[in-house]
Amino acid sequence: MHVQQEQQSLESRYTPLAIEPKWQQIWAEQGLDQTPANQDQPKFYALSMFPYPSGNLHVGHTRNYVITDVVARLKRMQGHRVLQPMGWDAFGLPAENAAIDRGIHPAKWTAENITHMKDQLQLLGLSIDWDREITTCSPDYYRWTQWIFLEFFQAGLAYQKESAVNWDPVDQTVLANEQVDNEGRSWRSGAKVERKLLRQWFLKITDYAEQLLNDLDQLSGWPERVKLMQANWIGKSVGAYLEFPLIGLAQSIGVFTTRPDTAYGVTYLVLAPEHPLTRRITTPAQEAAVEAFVQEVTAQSELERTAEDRPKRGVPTGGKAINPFTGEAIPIWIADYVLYEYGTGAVMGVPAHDTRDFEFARTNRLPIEVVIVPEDQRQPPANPTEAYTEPGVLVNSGQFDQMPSDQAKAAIIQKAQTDGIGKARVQYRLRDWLISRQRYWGAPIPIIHCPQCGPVAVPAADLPVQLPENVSFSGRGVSPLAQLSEWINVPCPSCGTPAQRETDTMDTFIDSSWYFLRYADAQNAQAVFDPAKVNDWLPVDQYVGGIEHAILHLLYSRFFTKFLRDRGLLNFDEPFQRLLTQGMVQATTYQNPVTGKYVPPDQVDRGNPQDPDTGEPLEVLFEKMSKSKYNGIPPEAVTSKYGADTARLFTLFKAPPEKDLEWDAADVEGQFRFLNRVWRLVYEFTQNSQSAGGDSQPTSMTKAQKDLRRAIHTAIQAVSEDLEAHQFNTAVSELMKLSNALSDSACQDAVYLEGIETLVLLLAPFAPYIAEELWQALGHEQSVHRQNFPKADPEAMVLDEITLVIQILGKTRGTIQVPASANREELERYARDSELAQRYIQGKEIKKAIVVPGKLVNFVVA
RNA sequence: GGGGGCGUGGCGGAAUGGUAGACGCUGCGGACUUAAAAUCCGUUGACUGUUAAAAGUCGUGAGGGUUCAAGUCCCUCUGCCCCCACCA
Repeated sequence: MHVQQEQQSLESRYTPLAIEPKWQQIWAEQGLDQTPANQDQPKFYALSMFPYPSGNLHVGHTRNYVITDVVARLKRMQGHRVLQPMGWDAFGLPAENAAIDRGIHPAKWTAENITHMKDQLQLLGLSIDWDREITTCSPDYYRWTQWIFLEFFQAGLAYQKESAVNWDPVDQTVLANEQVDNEGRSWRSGAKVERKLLRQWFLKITDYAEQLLNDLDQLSGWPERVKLMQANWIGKSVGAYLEFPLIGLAQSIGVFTTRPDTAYGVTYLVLAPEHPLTRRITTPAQEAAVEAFVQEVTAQSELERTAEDRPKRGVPTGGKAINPFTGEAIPIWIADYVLYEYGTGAVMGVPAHDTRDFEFARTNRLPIEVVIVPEDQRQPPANPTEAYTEPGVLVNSGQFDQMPSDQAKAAIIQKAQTDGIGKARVQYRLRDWLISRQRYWGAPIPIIHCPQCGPVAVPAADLPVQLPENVSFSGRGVSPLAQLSEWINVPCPSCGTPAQRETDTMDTFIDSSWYFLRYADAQNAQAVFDPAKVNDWLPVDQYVGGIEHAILHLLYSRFFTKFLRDRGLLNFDEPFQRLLTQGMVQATTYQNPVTGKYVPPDQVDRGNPQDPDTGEPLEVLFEKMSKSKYNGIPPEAVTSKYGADTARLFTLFKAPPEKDLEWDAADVEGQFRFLNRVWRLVYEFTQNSQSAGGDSQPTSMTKAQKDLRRAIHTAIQAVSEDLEAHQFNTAVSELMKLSNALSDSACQDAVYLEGIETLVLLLAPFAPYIAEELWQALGHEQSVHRQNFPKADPEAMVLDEITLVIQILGKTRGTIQVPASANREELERYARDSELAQRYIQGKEIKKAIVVPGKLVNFVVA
């Protein structure tokens, strides 16, 4: 008895730094965060986008994990078996840069970062099942990344093609886009980056374009804007493929157009400089000019070529084609604005009806032929001053004259088909996914190139193709792997001839395109996963991550899921049921507006921010946390002073989850104060409760008791609804309201106890440590996190009286109290008879009374 | 150029077409204290008003509209933010 009392007694002061480590340990011992193995509860899979182990977590990262954890804890209390795993997206460029700059092996650098960041995560009270931790750079994981690649290869969806890379001519190395600055120079050598063609691996995501687009409709739990971004990225255009026969060659040039209705207005064709026909159609007179132009364009980096406001430049090839609709000969040009990768790499020029074509025709003195006029204007303008791009009626279009342009699209496609010169076609902006990286720190592509057999898959039994460890990182030359002849040279698995390994590694987006599947069966050493386990846990019920992954990561993951489903490994089409894209966390930065330099906050006098070097006044900004801006706030900055619960509440309360959040120390304190108030409520109650006795629910309640009970159950309802809608900020404010109602209440009875216990239970998903401590102090032995989340009792929320708003001509004039049971007529009578209404009506005639039951009465008076 | 979003007190932000500013922060006043911190109480959109109240007027970027009633719906404008971008 004595022992138990001691165990239960509560310190008078809230000491997070004492209670948090205690519960962390107890929970670990009890295995509270382990994923249940039972199948009798409904499953819930809560997932945060896994971090890149860059070295340090800041509160921008932890916001993500806290949101997921609140959802996971809530779902557990609501009777679900919950899977909440965590892992590391551990391949990638920064590790390799660290190796180049500091001589640390990427594996070591990454492992150290993971150790540190995992410690940081542990502080936050996240209910993560660490038994399922995965690390993408571990051979246990990338073995299966390679296995999945081979599935694509066997399905014919992984193929090789020549493609351009950023080439540093000084270091003789391939650069990632991030390693090329805005001026198109290499980050290390400063050399002007060139384009170079290499044979590289692609995944045929375009085969899934239509499905990836259509299935967006299934994703009712995704933000609209993410779905729109994906749809725009896939970029479906409906139009026609038309062929223009070449003069002097038994061949034609195919183009894609969304405007087949303008076919009679085609006065020239333009090819991309890389187009294979370019050199064949060029006439001797133009050869020199064309060659020079092709050289110039191909030497330019992607960045330069697509730079904004570039004039559209081109040269004539001298070659000519026939417009098969008009029968006229039209010139063929090449120009830098035509993209070889999109459509057919060739476009038809319709200057009269396309703004860009108009501009190009003007500059290059090409003919402009009007073939569409507005409906109310049947005469084509003699000298058009701009392109007419709207729908209209066809003119100068032979048999199609007078036809509305919308109708003409189909009619002209029909004619093209009949004449054998074209057909309807759907074109996507989405291109196949270039997955080759000429880097070390990634999963090696498991292919062996055999002079006899071509590219051959590494046999599954030989996986993983391990990364060799003894490698030098100079940042020069082709990839480190390509320099290791003993690693490269192997016999062909198929015929035994001497052959060579592929030296490219895979894009890290591949690693993250399937990690959410592996968590369902993370330890499996025999297979990529057990389909039964994956089909049980997946799809992810709630995915939480940054908006920056709205396109690529989410699209690739959807693609992998659909592909693996087609391979018979999965029985679902979409990996993520609900998606929450949380906003960034911003913190104060100090920037010198003259030099653009950022100054670390500890070198700045906040009252008078000046550059410590130059004395110039600094600009104070809120910006996304980043190393280069010195404004990253590590979670320890909060946890070491106020504890994890305060840190969690702050990030949840300060802003709605989708919005950016501004770091503010005063607001952090506000949350700490709130937790202190909750602590005191419970503490004082446990001190007084001996005298209050163990009354059960009184048979008849006083008004004060009824009011308190209503506040309790209203809070349950509001918190539940807000959590369901992911409005964590208002959910926390409801907790505060309940806490305020309890401290305002004079009761110290059974109703009050119900209120205190409800508050602690409602608080548990948000602030797990303090909730556990207080729950135990209230005399409970089982963890608060194993309790049922409270359910609102509708009876308790019934009001005897309601506040009725009185409006006169729509203007609120005040309120009156009326019985809640009053019907429409009674409400109107109460309102009309009220002193308040009489004062404003003053004998005027009531023309109309609008009664909104439970809310208001509005009198329209003359 | 295309697509999307947003504009509410000193600040972060609340408001199924129905009392705008919940909740919190800050500021101000007070209590407690020798004092401070912590804590507690009051107050904190602007204006008018009175000894004090009561009360009133205005107010959600600007202008118009729909409605008994608009922060919310519609139109025009304006400012800011994000994504994509020479996509034929």
